[in-house]
Amino acid sequence: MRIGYACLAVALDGAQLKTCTLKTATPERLLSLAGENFAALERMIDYNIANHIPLYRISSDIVPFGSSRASALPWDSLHSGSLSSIATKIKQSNMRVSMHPGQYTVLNSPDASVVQRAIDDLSYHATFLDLLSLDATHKIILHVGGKYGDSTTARKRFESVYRDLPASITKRLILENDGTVFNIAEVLELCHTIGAPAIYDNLHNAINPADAAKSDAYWIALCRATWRDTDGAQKTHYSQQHPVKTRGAHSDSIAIEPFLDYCHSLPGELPDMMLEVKDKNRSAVKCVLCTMEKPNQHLLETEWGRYKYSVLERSPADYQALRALLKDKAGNHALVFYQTVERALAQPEDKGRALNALEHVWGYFSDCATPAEARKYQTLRDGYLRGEYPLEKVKRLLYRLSLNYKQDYLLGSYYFTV
DNA sequence: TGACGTCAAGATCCG
DNA sequence: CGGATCTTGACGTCA
Repeated sequence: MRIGYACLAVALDGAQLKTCTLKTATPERLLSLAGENFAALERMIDYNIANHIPLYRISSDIVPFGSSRASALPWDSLHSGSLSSIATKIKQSNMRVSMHPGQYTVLNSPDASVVQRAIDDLSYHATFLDLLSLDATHKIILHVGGKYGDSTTARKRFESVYRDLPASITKRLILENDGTVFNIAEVLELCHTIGAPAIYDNLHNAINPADAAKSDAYWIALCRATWRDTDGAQKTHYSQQHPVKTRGAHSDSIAIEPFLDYCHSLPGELPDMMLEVKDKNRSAVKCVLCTMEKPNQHLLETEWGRYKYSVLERSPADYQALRALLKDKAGNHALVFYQTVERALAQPEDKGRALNALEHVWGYFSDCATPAEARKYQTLRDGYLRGEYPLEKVKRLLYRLSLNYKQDYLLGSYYFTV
């Protein structure tokens, strides 16, 4: 099993993807944005390698307007060095990547111009993966599309468009059940007809079930039969429902125990799992460390560095417990570590504890900050304690200082992210 | 016509 | 002027 995350990495400086609006999309601007985004992509690939994350989805926005305005621009030749460096790193680390056009790429639309734009979009995605000279195990995930009041006709239209797609697209294309229209049984039927692999999404199936009596394991087993040797290991999407947002909305973070329960509910070899979650790489590292066969003390200690001020802010007792836990270098403490972290972060905000964490982090700047910065910090801090400002406001200042004074340790911390 | 989802750009407001 | 906060954009479907 490989575990991965989609598109963006949180708490990773220099990994921000950039774009522009159509109004300002000159060829020069698009070419330069593509180059900046390739550098950000390479940062994320490096991060994935260092953090043992073997699965990753490349954002469709990697080339802004890549399937329309930028399609004829030489972004590939202009940045070929960057692309080949990325390609080498993906292949040498045995990373599996994918791309996933969103809900607006619709192959089975009754509108021919919509279909043509969808084909152009898929061509762009296939071209990007081809430029990295990645084989057909690196997939493009797509939803089936709309039903337009007639499921059979809509499915037939998909089959007809699919038959005329070039092999450069079909060798990568896999179909996912969605949360409102095509459920997993319908996707499976279509996949068997056209000969494409089906990718199972557990949350989509929960809100748009084909048969509520059937388990995740049941559907994953049926999907497995659609994967050929050339497709590589079976892939799935995994996410958890956000506790208060609308049905189908992804949770902020993956809760470790339900995730492990899910893994244990699946018999045999586990499929690859793309996590769809707001905190991205942060949950991916957690799930990777908790499913590793050999414990990785070094990575766990790196994680402690990223979590420590957030834990201190909510629960000094858990902070001490985690320090003690990591002193024991033998055994696998990953699960207890994350259970404790999750419990600590679930504690309500407390001004005294939050102040303690703020002062710890301010300690990185107390020597180098200008008098004006020190005054600003004190004003915000005291304002927070009097209830005039939210905690976020004080932390934003500390984050800006981390950037200005290049405090890499703090920039990698989750203290400033949601 | 607006909701849906997503994230950064772009616009505007504030001290 | 910089920083914070709001609105817009880009896409297609469907009520």
